Amino acid sequence: MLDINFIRNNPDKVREGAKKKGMDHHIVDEFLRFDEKWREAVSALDEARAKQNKITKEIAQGSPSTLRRGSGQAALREECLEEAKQLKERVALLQKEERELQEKREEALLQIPNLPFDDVPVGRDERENKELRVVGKKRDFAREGFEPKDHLALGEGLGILDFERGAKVAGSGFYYLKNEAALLELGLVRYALDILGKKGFEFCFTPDMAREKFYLGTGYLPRGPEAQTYMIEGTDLGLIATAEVTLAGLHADEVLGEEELPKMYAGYSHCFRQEAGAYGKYSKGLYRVHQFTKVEMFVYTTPEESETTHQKLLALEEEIWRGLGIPYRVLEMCAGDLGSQAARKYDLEAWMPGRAHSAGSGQGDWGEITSTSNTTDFQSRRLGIKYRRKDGLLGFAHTLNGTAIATPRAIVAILENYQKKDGSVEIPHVLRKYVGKKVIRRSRK
RNA sequence: GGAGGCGUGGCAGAGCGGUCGAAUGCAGCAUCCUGCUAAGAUGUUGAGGGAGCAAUCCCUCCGAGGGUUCGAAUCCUUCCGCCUCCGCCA
Repeated sequence: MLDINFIRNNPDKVREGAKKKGMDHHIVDEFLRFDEKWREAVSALDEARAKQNKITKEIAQGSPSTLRRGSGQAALREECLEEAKQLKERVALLQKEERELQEKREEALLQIPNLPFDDVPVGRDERENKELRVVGKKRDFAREGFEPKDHLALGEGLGILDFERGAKVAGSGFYYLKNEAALLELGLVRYALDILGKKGFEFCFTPDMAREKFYLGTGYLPRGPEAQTYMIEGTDLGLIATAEVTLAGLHADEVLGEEELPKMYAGYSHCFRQEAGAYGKYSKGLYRVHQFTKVEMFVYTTPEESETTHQKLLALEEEIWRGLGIPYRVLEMCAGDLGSQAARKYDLEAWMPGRAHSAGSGQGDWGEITSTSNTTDFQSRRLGIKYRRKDGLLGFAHTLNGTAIATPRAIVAILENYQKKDGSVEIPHVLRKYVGKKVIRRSRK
């Protein structure tokens, strides 16, 4: 959520920001309208309450000043009580009005997105994202004399992925990781954690569920037609779609000291996504699943540091993928593809030789593997994440998130990029010590 | 899951239904004292919102919501969390 005073003082900037993100900018005016009405209601309510407090005090002290003349003390007291009762009703009425307006104002406020930074590329959707660089070299399978397989064929051939039985037991979109695939998953996690540990991140296994208010605070809508989240019936708990929710919630309603910032967490969790409506050959196999493991980076820092921190998170994601030896490209999201929380966002896409090309013809395509966002104070305002500045004042911390490793897509990229003509798969050097072998071959059984 | 207890300011910890935004201690800040540091003296310090050019004034907040009352940190109730005991389990 944005700073209310900022919206009041800069409605044009807010409208423009929402427009850049391709969102309806009329909500800004709607907010301002309710805000105005709400303020009037608050004034009226405060006035009534002030009167109520005054008369209440007089009753307590037994010296009513509002009714000096007249009959005896007992009668005066009676009159005061009568007036107090009337005020009580009036306050209740005004309070109801105030609450209704407050609610509408809040509702509008929550729909206003975070503003993109000025230098974020303009654009409507993912087609206008800006490619910053391509790192690594794609393998030339034609020269090697064979057609690359996709990870499904490879994984099932090697007996390390089982989607059929995953579907039997839990439904389509679930899977079993077996043998080397299981070791790859664990190895990838350790690999990422080992890198992050050297950079001062604290490791954190988070809950895989969170209360609804933390989804809302982080900027996700857990219910409704477009919701990604699985909610637990009869509770306000949901399975998290990313540890961003639990890591942002970690310091909700807390005051951090400036000297303890930046606070950097490497959070391990399972992620659960409904992925409703996402089917087809572009999302088959491990690419789009209902449950997966992810190590998420999450940083609390100061407004002064957030942009340089964001660059560091991006650099870390690149370090992890460069180490895996897989070609990737770096994209900066255009304003229209930022989502409501981010002021800036970068994605890494890995080359996946077995992936059906989205343009139709040809083999291989880029597939999203990481995403890092600077959400500035958008989340911390809603979640109450403050920090005590060196000058003694309170400020809202900035929060940033980024994917360290999302294991299934990493496994997709590894299988497809490291495959050999005979269907075996080499294991990237950096992972060998975790997996305990150099090559995955079909077992003889 | 059953029984009981608790939830107050950055922390610790008082608080008869009205004079409580809240004693006290610690921490913080300012000044003084001291050759420096430590110790000490005095003062000061919660958050949010509204009105006003401003000085300032007003309102709300004692885990969250609801209720009783002219008036609730204090009484009732629901929820959340923590602690103790029992049960159940990995």
